[in-house]
Amino acid sequence: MSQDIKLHLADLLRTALASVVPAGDEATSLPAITLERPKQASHGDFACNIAMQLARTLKRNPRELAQLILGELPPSPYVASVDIAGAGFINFHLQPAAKLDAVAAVLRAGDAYGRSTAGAGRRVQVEFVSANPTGPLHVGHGRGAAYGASLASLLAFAGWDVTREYYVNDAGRQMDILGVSTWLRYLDRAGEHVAFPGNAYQGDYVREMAAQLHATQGARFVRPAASVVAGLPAMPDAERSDDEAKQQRELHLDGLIDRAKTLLGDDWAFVHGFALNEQLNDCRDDLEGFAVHFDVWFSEKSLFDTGLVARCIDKLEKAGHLYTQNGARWFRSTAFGDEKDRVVQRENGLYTYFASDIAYHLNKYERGFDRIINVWGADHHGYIPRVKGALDALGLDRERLDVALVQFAVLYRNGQKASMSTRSGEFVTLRELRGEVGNDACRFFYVLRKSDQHLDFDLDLAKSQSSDNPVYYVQYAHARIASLLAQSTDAALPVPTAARLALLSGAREVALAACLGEFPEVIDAAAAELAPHAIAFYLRDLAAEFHSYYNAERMRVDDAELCAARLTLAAAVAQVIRNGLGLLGVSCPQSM
RNA sequence: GCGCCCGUAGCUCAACCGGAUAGAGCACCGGCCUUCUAAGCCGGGGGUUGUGAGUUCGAGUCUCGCCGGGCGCGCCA
Repeated sequence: MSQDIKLHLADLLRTALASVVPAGDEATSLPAITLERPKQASHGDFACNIAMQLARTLKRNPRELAQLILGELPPSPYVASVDIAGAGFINFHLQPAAKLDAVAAVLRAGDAYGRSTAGAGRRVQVEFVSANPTGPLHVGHGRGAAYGASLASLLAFAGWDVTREYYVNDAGRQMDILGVSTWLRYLDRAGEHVAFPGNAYQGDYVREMAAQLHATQGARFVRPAASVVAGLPAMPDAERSDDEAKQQRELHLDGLIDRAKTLLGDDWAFVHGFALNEQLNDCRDDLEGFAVHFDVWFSEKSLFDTGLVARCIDKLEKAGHLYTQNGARWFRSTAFGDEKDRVVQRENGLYTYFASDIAYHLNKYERGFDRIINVWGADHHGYIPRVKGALDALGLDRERLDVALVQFAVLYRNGQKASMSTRSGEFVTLRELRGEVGNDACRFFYVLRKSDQHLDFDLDLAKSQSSDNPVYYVQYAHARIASLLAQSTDAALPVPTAARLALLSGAREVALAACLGEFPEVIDAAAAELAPHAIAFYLRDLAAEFHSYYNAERMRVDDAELCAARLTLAAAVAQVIRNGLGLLGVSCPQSM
């Protein structure tokens, strides 16, 4: 309804302008007519600044211009009054009935209320989380998960055909390190003690995988400890933190990986694959428990297996964007706006992560998405120019790719920062967080900030079951309404007849209805800006409007028709809360 | 050092791609439960939007300088 009203008002203004602005004069440079919701209620329901926009080109006083426009406005059954205010705003006050129509619209559309066709069925891929499967997800991944999932739902609701995708980094050194970490713990368990490197994965989950591997596979992968370390580059003393020591540690770890591959032969693939699958399954379970689902789990390794990486590099090669320096193959990304060129193939012949990522993006484009959204941690922002540069070099339209950066989330407990470092094993996992504060509070808190803002996640607040906690505030409104409706036996309750809606004459009732009418606009704006946080803010406002109304007026009054009217309004509020919280992956309890 | 992001109430954050008197929550103070859920409501104090200039009818929003913070600057992923 609100969208229709907006179009209606714009039509009125266009008609008026046709009389005010001489045809052919400045007609071609007419600014677009925009209608906004004024912050202040006294400024009406919609405001238009067209008179101020035109003032300059027409060289006329904006207020006089507004007066002229107002004089030419055709009458409308939806408009109660129009006035001029401030520097030249034209403010529209709607008839209460026009606002109350939203109640009927909500109940008519139900779960589909707010759904839009803005996306027009175009295909969009949202890739998010994509954490290395080398350990449990932590609270930082949680934010990407909550944001990405909410964004995907939002886009789908706004009419896009959405594919949710997780990019699995199952190729490369990090996975090898996980594999060798697991194997070393396994050997330890089997009585072959090899010093465990400090730069291998330390977490208990590695020991657990080792135990499981030992329990199910027995001594199959046991090799003498001496044969594992013989001839490897030495590990420097643990105390040393200089660059040379760091480098030696990496060399030692690489030596261990090579040794594992030679000693285990074909069995290496088993150990490696076992660790990968364990972590991936764990990750999937974790995310499912968080109401975060993926349509596609895309394997990085498959890019190599299908030869796409090689094909991609070849393509760049033929286009003349590569060159050799110091034995490595470089992509001339500076030609496309990057600050320095990037290696795609190392001196040792191995492709870099960047190479497979170019291939991954080529694959995304080849799958025919109209739009591609990468949800990345903000620490990857420096990576954007080289990826976009590679797209240019491949002749792909860089504008089809959006990168949504998600800043870090920092946990606070008792006012203290909780640290998180994957390697050290001292991190707070997403699973722990979910267990501690609950899925609903987690999901809501994560999207309660603009994604590109740092997030201070206050554990104590998220856990508190009080008014302090915004998620309960919204859910509570829903539960209250559910309770009201449950106590009502009148079968005709949710039917918003015109006669009933006319009974909703209180200022709060009209304001509440107007709020419901804004929901479709909120959806479209949030989708356009990739900003699901706008939904959370809207829901808080809606809940506040309802709580205020609930405290001021009794719903279940003796007058049956008035009672039915009020409960109809309440039912519409509950419906919109369900639609909104649903997009955020938050449940709507019937009672609290 | 260079690049990107960010500085808004004591704290955590909004502000509809330049609009009207910058808004919420928390915290603080004072009220409201013999009737529908008090996880709620009503009222109050609290601001030179980091800072200095510029652009124009109009700036938290755009441009530049400075101050302060985060991140990035691998033949890692």
